[in-house]
Amino acid sequence: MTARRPESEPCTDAAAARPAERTRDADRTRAEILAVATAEFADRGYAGARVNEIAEKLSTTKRMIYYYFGGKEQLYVAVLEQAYGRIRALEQQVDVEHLEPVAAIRELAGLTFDHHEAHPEFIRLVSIENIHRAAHLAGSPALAGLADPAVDVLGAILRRGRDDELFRDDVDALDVHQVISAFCVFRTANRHTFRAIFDRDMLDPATRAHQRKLLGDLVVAHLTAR
Amino acid sequence: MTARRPESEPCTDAAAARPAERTRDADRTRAEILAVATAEFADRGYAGARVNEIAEKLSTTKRMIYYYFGGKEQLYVAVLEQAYGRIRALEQQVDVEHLEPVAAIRELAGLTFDHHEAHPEFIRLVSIENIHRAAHLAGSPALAGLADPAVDVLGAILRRGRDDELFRDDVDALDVHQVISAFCVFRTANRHTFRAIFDRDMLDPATRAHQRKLLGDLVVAHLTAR
DNA sequence: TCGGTAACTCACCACTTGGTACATAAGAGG
DNA sequence: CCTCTTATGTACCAAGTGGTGAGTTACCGA
Repeated sequence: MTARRPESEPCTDAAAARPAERTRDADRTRAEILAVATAEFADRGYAGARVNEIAEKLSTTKRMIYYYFGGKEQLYVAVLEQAYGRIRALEQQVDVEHLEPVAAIRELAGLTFDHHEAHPEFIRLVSIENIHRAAHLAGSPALAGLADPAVDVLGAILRRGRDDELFRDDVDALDVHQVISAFCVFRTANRHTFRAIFDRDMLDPATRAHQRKLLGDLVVAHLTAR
Repeated sequence: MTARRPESEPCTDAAAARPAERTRDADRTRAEILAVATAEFADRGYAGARVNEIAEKLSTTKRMIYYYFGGKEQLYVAVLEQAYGRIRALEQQVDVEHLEPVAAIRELAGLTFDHHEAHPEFIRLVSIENIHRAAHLAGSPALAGLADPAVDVLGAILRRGRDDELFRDDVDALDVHQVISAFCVFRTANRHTFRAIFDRDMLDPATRAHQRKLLGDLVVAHLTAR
């Protein structure tokens, strides 16, 4: 909100703002609360996270959480909004227009794969939000209906693949996205129960390349079948 | 845990256990607590579920929860154990030996699909358990390492398919199981965020047949590729 | 019929929870 | 230099939290 970075005045305290000088800075305090809260909510879920614990891990006090966010629930929504915002920003950088359809699909699936693997705390927040039936997500005007840009990219690739008669012409882009998401999300979201039962760590670096290829093979096989 | 089903003695109370006669019955009380607790934990997560709430929805009192289970955490573990036990029992009834490989794979995938769709509260418990990094599952001797029988069935089908030169010979059974699970679990586990963002209800009955076929196509295409 | 024990009830508690009233200090601006 | 707003810290609370002490009743076996 209050966007004022300490870049305006190059006087002494502004430059010395990076060590442990306890100057007043609303943006820094807000950001710190969000960072700690994100870790805490992702780690323990909404109900499991404790405002007091978040406060203890802060260089400021609990009072500030209520000052800036109003309450536990609003803080959680702010965490969700920030997390989704960052992920969307990353996703919009995907560029596979220059590749031929099969390579483009493999690349898109691979990037999604990398992406999910690199942001486990985001996947956890999504799982947690699903436990709550997406009540907060649906209630946030900043988030509801904000479709993933990856689907548009996917649609364009499928069209090109169809035009080149490489892909089937009866495959829906959102279906393909669902398959890719399912595979990528599952690896992180169900990592622990899967390991406990099958003794396979789906995130083991040793099998990463294999899993990444598996996803590509799967999608390409489906698109090029028959 | 304590596996004592009322099958041992066919005396009066075992048969008369159905109306609202407030007789004393340890098994019935235990079962009721487990049923209510299952619903409550699946609905709100471990931390979000309240022992007091569970007690209020019981025809007995909170004290009985502690009498039979010892505490909230042990109750949760008992809920997990019962839920996994029931799912495993169902899965062991799968019989696709008589089908030819491609049909068998389609059938197995389809049954898994049906299965997950029919037990959303189980999927929720699994999600919740993953949030806790499967700490309870791993700590339960009754559950840890108790591999899904579906994987063995899958392995047998793959072997037959390879022998008939219908399937590729470099596909791992657990990989295929992972793909099937991912697809089926995702539909339920991420239903709400997916709907909020893409406006698609993955569990909409109108698209059920399409989704079921999609999974079969996907797996078969992968196994028969090239 | 008559214990003895398993099943059950009720009132209660120590502690944690999210949340807040109130005092205060740091700066920006005049 | 003063003042007024914004940011921050301290102390505290009422409602709920998981958990229990201690007594009471139903029922089975002898």
